[in-house]
Amino acid sequence: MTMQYWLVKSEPEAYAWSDLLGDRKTDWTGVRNYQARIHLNAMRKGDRVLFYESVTTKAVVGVAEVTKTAFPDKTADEPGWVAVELKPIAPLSRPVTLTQIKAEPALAGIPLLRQSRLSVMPLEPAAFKRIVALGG
DNA sequence: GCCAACGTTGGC
DNA sequence: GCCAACGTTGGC
Repeated sequence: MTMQYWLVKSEPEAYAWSDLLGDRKTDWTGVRNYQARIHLNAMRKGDRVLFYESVTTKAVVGVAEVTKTAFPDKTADEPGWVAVELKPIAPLSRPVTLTQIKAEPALAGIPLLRQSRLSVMPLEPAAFKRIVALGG
């Protein structure tokens, strides 16, 4: 399968991009939403993942990579929830803010804008590349 | 199966 | 701090 593109959200107070840089890799645990879980299960090794910091930062701040496909989330009380492993590839030179994303006609349809509460979402290759370009 | 109540997320 | 959006829960 060709490479797929994703975006994950995190409140930086809970887990920031800087934490991922410090950890070198992390288990992306804590997802408790069925739609987000479908996306986690669809991730493949090598897929690219934009890291969006919500609430305080409100910007895409880095690019990560899927290093392990879905496995049981040890932090879950009930079976069925899954995590993946992510590692950082590179920060964006300039964070791409939510304001910038909203201002881009080519990005008008992305789930980040349409489904504000979804924490794991797919991105079309063009949308992913556009955001990375804005951050370069 | 419907829907009101409630809890959480996340932008402003 | 407020509130809109929206997912979940539980009574009927």
